[in-house]
Amino acid sequence: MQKELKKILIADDEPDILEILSYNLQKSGFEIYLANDGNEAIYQAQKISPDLIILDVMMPNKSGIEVCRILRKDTNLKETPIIILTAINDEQTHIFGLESGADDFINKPISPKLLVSRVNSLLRRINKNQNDSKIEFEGICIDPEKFLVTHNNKIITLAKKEFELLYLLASKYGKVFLRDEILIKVWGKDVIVGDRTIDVHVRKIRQKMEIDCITTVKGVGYKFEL
Amino acid sequence: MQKELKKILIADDEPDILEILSYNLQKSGFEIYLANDGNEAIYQAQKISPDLIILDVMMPNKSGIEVCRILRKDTNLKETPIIILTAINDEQTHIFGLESGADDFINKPISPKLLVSRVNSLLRRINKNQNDSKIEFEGICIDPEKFLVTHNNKIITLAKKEFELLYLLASKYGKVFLRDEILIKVWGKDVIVGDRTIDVHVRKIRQKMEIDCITTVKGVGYKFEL
DNA sequence: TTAACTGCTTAACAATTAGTTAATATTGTA
DNA sequence: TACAATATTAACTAATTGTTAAGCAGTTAA
Repeated sequence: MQKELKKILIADDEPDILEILSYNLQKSGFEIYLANDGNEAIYQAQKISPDLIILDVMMPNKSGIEVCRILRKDTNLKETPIIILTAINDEQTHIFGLESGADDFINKPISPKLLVSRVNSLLRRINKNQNDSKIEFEGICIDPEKFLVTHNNKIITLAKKEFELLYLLASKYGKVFLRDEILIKVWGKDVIVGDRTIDVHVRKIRQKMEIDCITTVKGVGYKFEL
Repeated sequence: MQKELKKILIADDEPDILEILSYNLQKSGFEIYLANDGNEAIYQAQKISPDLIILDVMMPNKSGIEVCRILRKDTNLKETPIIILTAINDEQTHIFGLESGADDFINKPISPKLLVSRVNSLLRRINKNQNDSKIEFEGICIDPEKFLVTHNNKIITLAKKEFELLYLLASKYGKVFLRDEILIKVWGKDVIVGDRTIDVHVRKIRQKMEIDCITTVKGVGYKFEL
């Protein structure tokens, strides 16, 4: 039962920087994807849905700021934390960066240790903040604050684990969650439960929801889909 | 619940400023916490949940604006009043500061007297908005000023803790309050009471209210709902 | 000062519900 | 088809909450 690594996309046109960053982050247990310019960064980001993105300001084709601005318009990547690499004392970039929706800035030259700690703290922060945003799709509303699911304004009462599971699946529409992934995120890393437990919970959700919103992907996992 | 001092977190990288501010605010009856840069400010804020935060704009690691923006995303600190210290006539900061969710600005050099009065007025404003307002739902009226609950014009007499608990729950209709959250907000952070205490109070409220307005969310907490 | 009262907390037990498992049926796919 | 993966069901148990009564501390009134 393996834990899925967090994915980080790094975009920079200087191979040396890419190497330093990816080496250090890999060592800290992240899965690294690389891009060499702005356009590639956007392409990759959309393709792999990373958990965090690091962008250099100075890149061919599109600057980090531009990339950031574009990604913020993408439904899937709106919330993804973005770190921008700037030259030291570059106030202007700092300001534009904030405007464009960046979450953090790191000055070059980069201290690997600092970088890793920033990445971790950003991921922690985002994680913590995300967990109370409401999710809505065609008649279905999942509200973690009220701990409430409604379907066409009809209230559906879910138990805690059922709710957490549904919320997890719905948090990324269409994404297939592996069984292991579900176990870790809903039950926690250290909890050991049998194989059928997930199925039983899925069954209960399906029953209560009355519509088919959870799809089985045999041999892989489950996904939320209407 | 004991009357605790209001906590203020001050973040600045200049020790002199920290000292002046903390001296003056302490003298005015506040409990002061300090941070030396942006990251520390975030860390401290999340740790101690201050009643008010004062941030310098220019700080290492993260500017006051960035810190402000980040704190505003934190569920726990969304509502905490933030004062930003700026250099005089710094229009740019002012604009970004407003956008980032700051509540007030104070220009350097700082007059301690002015500072204290701003702090007080900000706390008063926030307090007023939160604490004194009457809550009304279909026949139920909860008036903290008169310490009175009525249901269809019939007066219901609640004890202090019962009232506080009901008021807390009713302050966000439908929101589930975790047991820990309830303990902290009604009983205070430092008070340790047994597990059943909340239940017993809920029971008493339910009995007295005669209608079902508190819903149990098992494994999570309670919410106010009609 | 005592007696009566009030509000808060606790402890013991009851009731309920969520979560899990295990056994069996069904499905999808190589 | 045969096999493995998932679905379904009901039974079990572990955890959480509800209820009640009793005790304690502080307050009031005689």
